[in-house]
Amino acid sequence: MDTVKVLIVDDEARMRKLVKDFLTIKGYRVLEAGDGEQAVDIFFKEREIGLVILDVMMPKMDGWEVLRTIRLYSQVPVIMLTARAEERDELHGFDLGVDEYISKPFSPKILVARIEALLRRHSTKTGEMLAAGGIQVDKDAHVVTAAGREVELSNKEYELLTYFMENQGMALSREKILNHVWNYDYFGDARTIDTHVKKLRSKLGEKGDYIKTIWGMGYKFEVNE
Amino acid sequence: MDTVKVLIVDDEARMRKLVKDFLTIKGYRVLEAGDGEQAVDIFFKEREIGLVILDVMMPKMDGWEVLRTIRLYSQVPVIMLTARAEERDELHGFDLGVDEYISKPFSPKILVARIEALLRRHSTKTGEMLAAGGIQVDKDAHVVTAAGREVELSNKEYELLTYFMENQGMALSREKILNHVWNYDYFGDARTIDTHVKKLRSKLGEKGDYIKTIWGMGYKFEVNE
DNA sequence: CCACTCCTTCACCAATTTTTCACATTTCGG
DNA sequence: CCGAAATGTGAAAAATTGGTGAAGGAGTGG
Repeated sequence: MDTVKVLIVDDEARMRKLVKDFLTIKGYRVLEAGDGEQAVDIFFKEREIGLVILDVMMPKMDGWEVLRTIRLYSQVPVIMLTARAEERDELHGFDLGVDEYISKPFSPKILVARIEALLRRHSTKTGEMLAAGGIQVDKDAHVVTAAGREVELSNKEYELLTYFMENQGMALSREKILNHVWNYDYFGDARTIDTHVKKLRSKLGEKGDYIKTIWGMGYKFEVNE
Repeated sequence: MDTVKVLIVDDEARMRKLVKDFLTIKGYRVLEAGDGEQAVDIFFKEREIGLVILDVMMPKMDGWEVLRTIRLYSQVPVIMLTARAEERDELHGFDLGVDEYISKPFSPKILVARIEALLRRHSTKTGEMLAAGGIQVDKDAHVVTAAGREVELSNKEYELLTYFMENQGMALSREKILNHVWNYDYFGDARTIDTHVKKLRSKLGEKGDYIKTIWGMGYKFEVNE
């Protein structure tokens, strides 16, 4: 997370050097690629490239092609360099997830400013994640994944699962569960929990087995054993 | 949008009054803060502060601390007031994005001149651009484009969209949205958000689908899936 | 003062979730 | 192996929540 790796892709060596010099001063580690094929090659060989600057016009494989290839596997932030403002192929870029366009010629200062803004945006994700036994809970995105497949949960189910996963291996009485996942002043049937557990188990598929019943007591989330 | 809001932060009331009087004459709207905590408080409560004048030496929270906090969320231009030229902690300031230093004592005329120069510079700077899934937000021009077509948004709609796009993929509760897009002390119906979301979605056309509802929780801006 | 836009509130309806409930199934002590 | 107690389950009822159109009100500019 300290030094961000930036990949600059342009067929003009002069342009690459210009960008590289500026970014190096700013403390980035800069990698260069002279054409699209090389870019793709480097991108997947190197680990953890934090940002890609892509020229649109290049021999062999143009910027769009490179972007499309990268997007198959990565959501890395990408800045496209276009010859002119009018050349921005909006339709093209939109679907592919271009984060920024910069028109040539540009001042290096602007480039740096945009890069920093972009990286700031991309890194603000606090990344709170729960994970256990193939179940992932992305608390920021409010998304649950089980065995690599996204699971649609209602809010209560989501909160219940979160509570379970935050207390792995702990036996949780119905009363405790009610007090945490429901409001403290909730006064309803404790059997409601059972229904939610049922749904959770079924929605989680085989991973649902991790929610174990403790007879006469409550439930427990536990992986394995 | 014409009158720029300036926040002056200094523990000496005399100094604040001096600056305030001069800037008010010049047509700025001036807000005052007597210490760092108050400054941060005001900065995030008020909307669209155009420039901050920060004294370095203050009780509780010094100028650097305030600057660092503000920089977590904003690129607003900042002028630092230092007791002497030698005191300028350039390294400190460089990383944090100080735009100007002014040494005390200074003539109000100089201050005004620097402010105007700074605002001129900042307004011409090609600033931030948000883009995702075919929606572009030009924060400088205050212009939104969806699928290549310009979209006319009201101010609240614009701010809401900006907030969504700055937090792509993040589940945003209504409360969170209210606190960010509305003022912190806003106490109104949370359903107001729904109405704005409705309008946003309809104005964005097919791209409006990127604003997703998280049932029982809030909203999320997300491209794809 | 009027026309206009934007923000907010509200009421109604539809969609979705949460809860309840009756019945089936399982567990466990004896 | 039995029976009482506890849990699983499916479906229906009750409650929440969100979408939507309209209306009121504040603010703006002519």
